[in-house]
Amino acid sequence: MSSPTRLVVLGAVHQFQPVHGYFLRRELLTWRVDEWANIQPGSIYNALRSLEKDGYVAVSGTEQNGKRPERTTYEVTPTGEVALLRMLRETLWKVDPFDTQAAMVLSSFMFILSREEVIAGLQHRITEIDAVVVTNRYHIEDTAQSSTTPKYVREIFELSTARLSAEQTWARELVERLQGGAYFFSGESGGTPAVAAPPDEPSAESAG
Amino acid sequence: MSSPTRLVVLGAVHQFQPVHGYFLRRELLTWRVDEWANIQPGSIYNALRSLEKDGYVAVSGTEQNGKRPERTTYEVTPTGEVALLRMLRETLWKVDPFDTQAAMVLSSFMFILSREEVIAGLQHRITEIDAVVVTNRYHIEDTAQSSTTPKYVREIFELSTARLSAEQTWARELVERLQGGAYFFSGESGGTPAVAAPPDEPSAESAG
DNA sequence: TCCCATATAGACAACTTTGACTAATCGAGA
DNA sequence: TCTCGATTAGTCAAAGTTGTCTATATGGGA
Repeated sequence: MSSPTRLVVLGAVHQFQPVHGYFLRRELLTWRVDEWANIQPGSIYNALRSLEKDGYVAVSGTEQNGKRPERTTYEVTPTGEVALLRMLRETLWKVDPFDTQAAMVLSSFMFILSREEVIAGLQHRITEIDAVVVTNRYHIEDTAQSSTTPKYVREIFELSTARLSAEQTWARELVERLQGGAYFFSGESGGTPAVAAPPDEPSAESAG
Repeated sequence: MSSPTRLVVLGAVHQFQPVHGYFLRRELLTWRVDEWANIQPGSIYNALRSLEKDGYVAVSGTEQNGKRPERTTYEVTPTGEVALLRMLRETLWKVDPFDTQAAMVLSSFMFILSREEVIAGLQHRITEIDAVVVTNRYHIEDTAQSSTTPKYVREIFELSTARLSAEQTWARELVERLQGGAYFFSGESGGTPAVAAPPDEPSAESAG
């Protein structure tokens, strides 16, 4: 039961921990996660509780900034780190012809894996897509032959093929960029970090 | 609140009415609607009740085949027909860069609209996609300039652009096929109907 | 000084989705 | 004739999603 929501929230907690729900809500909205992964604010709080129930994240404390409402801050547990890697790997290596969110989620969190694994996974996707495209071609032929299958089913497979080819081209270019040293991955040091601002106040000098 | 589930179920009731839930469940599964629209059996029965509550479909009776469990059969109401057209038009004319199901749903139910409107809508999508692709290019440039935006956001826009271009190519080819007379639309007569088998028993001579 | 728009942090009820489960019936083969 | 697996038709509790609502606090302007 690893919905994109849980993976995105777990990955975000991993990157910004210790972090509270409202920060994630703002940060993920700047990522436009509501558009490409259909994650609305309310779902984030639910995902946090759900991940907590599974022991993947734990409450690390409660803060209060002045007399603002109290915040509950979360951290990823060791179990959660393992689960995060497992979920990411599954997203990287499993090709679902109709799952168009997987690649978006990957783009956001691939840095948690190593550069080598991501490149290998992408190359696997590329060949895997070749196979699916061939399968689609036979589906289209079958549809043309069959008298009971609605003819327009062809269109769904044509579109699926077109989309997958597009993803394949993108994956090829991304592999090239990654082999050329683009971005920074787990275990690599130096350069601009791939992540955004730290979890502290975006515009406050509170720490003093 | 017009989720793909509601549109698909309403469209399917329209095509097969009077029809019972279990028929829809089997028929939609042969369409692989669980793969490309994430509609599981349980959701179909829920959508029927939800559409009934809104007055879009109405119970047209209950049948019983031998001593099998009773079936509740549904029909689309006049209100529901209007709503179906409205929902379909919205799906046809509105381009959402990250909604990858819209085009699939369209493929299945475009025949409820007229050939002319579908062609016009597809042509609108094609130019609309040009605009989104240009927007994406600027997003990518902005990302490269900005010091706060994570660099990898670029990948999401690159992928979005690739997918949209693929959909555009598909739409162009579909327009050509439609202009060439492919498929049969609302108001057109003759030829093979675009829909599948009738709602009666798939393998029984009950009517006598 | 007071006021109001905005920000903060999260809760919540209504709704939808999931997929295993039920309870009966049919039918092919022993 | 009997048995056992598949089919039928749909239910249900658990989970996830939605997006408005709350209650406070801040800060800039009249």
